[in-house]
Amino acid sequence: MPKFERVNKKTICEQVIDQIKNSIIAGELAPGEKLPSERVLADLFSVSRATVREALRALQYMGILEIRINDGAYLMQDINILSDHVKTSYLLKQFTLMELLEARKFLEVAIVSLAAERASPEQVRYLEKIYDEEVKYQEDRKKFIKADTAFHIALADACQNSFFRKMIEPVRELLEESNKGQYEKISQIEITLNYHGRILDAVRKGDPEKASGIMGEHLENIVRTTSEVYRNKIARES
Amino acid sequence: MPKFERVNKKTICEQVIDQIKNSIIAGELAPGEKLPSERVLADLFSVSRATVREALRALQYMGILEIRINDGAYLMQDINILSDHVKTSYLLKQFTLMELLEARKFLEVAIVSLAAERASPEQVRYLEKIYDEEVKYQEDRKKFIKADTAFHIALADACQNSFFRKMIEPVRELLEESNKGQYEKISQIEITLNYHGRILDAVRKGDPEKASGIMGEHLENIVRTTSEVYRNKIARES
DNA sequence: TTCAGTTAACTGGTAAGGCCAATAGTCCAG
DNA sequence: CTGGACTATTGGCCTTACCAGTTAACTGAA
Repeated sequence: MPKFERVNKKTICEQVIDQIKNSIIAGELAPGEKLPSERVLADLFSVSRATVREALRALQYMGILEIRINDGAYLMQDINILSDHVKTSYLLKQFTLMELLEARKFLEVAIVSLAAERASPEQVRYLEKIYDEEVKYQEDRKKFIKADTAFHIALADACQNSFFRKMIEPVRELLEESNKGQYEKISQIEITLNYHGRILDAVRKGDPEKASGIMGEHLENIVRTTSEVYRNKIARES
Repeated sequence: MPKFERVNKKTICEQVIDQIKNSIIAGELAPGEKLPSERVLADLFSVSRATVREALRALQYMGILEIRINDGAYLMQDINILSDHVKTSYLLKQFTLMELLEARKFLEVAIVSLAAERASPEQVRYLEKIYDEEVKYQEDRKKFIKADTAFHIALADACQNSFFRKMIEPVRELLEESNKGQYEKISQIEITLNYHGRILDAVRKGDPEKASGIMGEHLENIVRTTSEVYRNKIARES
């Protein structure tokens, strides 16, 4: 009995997608580079323009290409497939806000632990700079929130793990609204400031246990206040 | 100076995508349900079939629809956008295997901690069942690996956080190959078995600290052996 | 009646051609 | 230097058409 294989039923469009994707993986296409026009690509692949369009659209929706009207298709500078799709996933109710909040807690704890181990002197300095901004803007709610976000992102950069770095981004963005809510009480700014100061200190000293411990408290505090705000909102609306 | 806004330049295709997506979010489309044919949809939206096709393809590549040739488009039963795109992200070298391995460690530690807090009696029983299988198959490398995977997945189910549940899946799959490698030494099976037994015990007792502590060790051990195997492989190849 | 065989009416996949609107570049008149 | 006219080129969209499978209804023979 000869060994037969399942017939390859890949559509032409899929083959085009694969070819483009592979050339990206192989590094033949530089980030930000412009691809040939649809008509030219159709010629190159010897397929119809509609097929090329489908392939390009697919790559666009995967977050790999950026298609500009009346211009052309460009390879994304900073490919971040994850971000968009985490958000879509949330929209489709694949998980709840509370689950996300919980996930954020664990992610940030992991991140700060790694950051304390590995942050370069330069990254520590950057963290200090942002912390100073937070102190400076503690009276300005809007600017403070911005610096708050920057602090957490800087930590994610300092942890030197791209996976975490890319995961935390959409999580934070989805939680942005509820995150703003916690600063309705101005006293929360002071509390956050205190936590950040201690976290920065632990990172500076390269103490992962301490850093993650404080971050755990910090996030626990956020979870608490956020769910309080949330409950009040519900109460007001009903 | 009146406040002007950027002109809304949404393409027709995007509008179609949004409409379909919204009807999914609104629950008007049940999972597994079949959508009307491309030609009918084109009529409903009053656009050309090509446009509908683009929209459907986009949704397909987002992992929301499944398009079957000569049949139709179906809403995915189990929408798992994340899984595929984490893998694509890895293919595009957005992060390395070592970073992934590290991420897995933290994710699993978080998962087991939550699982210890919340696992239902039924879920504990299921974990016990799988553990028994692991014991039974400790001589059969292939079957043991299968049970090993099942054990970790069961933990992810027991943690009752959909976000973690969906995140860990692609991470595990990407690490599958390197994961198999660690069992080249048969002694590793015994070590794993020991860890799993203790983890199961901690989960049963509802002790998150203990559970996550042991899981941390377990994963630390995996990281060590995996990188050993990896180094040996490199050495052999060169 | 039963069932194999044929046919017709679908489906999605692909091609080819065309038109439109927006853009970038060029060149010229003011 | 500015603004307008012109042109080439782009992606967005539409239409028509055909192909290759699938399915279900139909048909005719046993």
